[in-house]
Amino acid sequence: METATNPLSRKAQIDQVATDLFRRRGFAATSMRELAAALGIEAGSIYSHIRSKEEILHRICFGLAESFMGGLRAAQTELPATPAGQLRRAIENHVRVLIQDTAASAVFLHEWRHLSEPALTEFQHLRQQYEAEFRELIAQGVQTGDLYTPDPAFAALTLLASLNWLPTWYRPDGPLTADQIAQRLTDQLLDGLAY
Amino acid sequence: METATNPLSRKAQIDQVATDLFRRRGFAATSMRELAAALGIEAGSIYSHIRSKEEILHRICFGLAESFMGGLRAAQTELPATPAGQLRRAIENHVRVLIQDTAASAVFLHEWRHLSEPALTEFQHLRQQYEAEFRELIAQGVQTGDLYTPDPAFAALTLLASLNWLPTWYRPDGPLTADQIAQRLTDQLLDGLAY
DNA sequence: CCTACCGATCGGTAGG
DNA sequence: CCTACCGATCGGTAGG
Repeated sequence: METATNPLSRKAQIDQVATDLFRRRGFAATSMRELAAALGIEAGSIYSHIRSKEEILHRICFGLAESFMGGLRAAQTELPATPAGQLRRAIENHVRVLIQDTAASAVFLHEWRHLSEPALTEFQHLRQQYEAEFRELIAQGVQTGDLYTPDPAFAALTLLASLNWLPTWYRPDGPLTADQIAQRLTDQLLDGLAY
Repeated sequence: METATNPLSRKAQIDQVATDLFRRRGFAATSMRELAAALGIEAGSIYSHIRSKEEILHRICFGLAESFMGGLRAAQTELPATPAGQLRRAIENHVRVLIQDTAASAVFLHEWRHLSEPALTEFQHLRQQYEAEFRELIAQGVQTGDLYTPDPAFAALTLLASLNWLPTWYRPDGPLTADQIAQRLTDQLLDGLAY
């Protein structure tokens, strides 16, 4: 009998445990035998639920890519639509996705290179597209006079870099809520540190 | 006969080629046979110059740690010493180390977790110390009124995150010099994007 | 620096 | 989901 405390399918359970291992030890350094042990089963048994180790990585990476893209689209189609306002909302949504599952986010950010072709190229295109949209938001903000930067591409990279460090240090039991963190990051990035 | 175009010792050559492979494919996913092939020798031959795969990683990680620490010390002991000025100089030095060897920097930033104990703990302490000094510079700047942030620890993490993304996108043949990049990063982080 | 090799471990499969 | 196993590859060593 399934208990109410464990509503995950075995496949979803495998993904979740694997995500944690991939994050902590890296994809290449995580063996299917470790994964099996963490699940309390034998290595061979995993393969009745998944086809390969890379399939798990694929699901993690592309699942997150979809979440990030969804958040960005939502920000872009908002109505009180100054570019600066949309950028602020895009940052908030990005932070929200990161915080919702820091383990999956960390894998998304650092382990994607272990994908093999053609998934690897597809993934890289998705990321480039995402970055390009942030760049575009910033460039629009510069045009309307809401933002200032000599180099929107540079600004976009730096901005995303600051955000993407979050899975490294964020602890769910810390003092700040997701929205507070998003707020502070946005303030700091938009207003700077100088007085 | 050694030629003038190749002044590196074999050991240094191994480190350099390994750094590039570790950066591109990850430490765990790089085999000693790949490394040997890239060097044009057989796998067994590597071990007359080094003791283990991890020894290479150790040298890379702790070598960079020393460079970063050196740059920070230099910034801290500068004379026209407002905290904000020291911070600006610390950022410049950090960027300079990153740019001087982006491959080694990337390994330093992402592959250190494959170190085994006790090196792993030692390394983590060095990084925490480095971060703490940045935090302290920012906190001092807030006290003197040169800087503003509600949370110096938060600001320090964000700042270093922005800088540390650099090895991911920097290309030596790009249009910006190291000093220009340091300048822009500093300006953007201190002054923000908002107009 | 090479040849030849070690034991261990890898991702994955067959058959039940 | 387990047992038993496959071929391949791993980091590293001995002896020259």
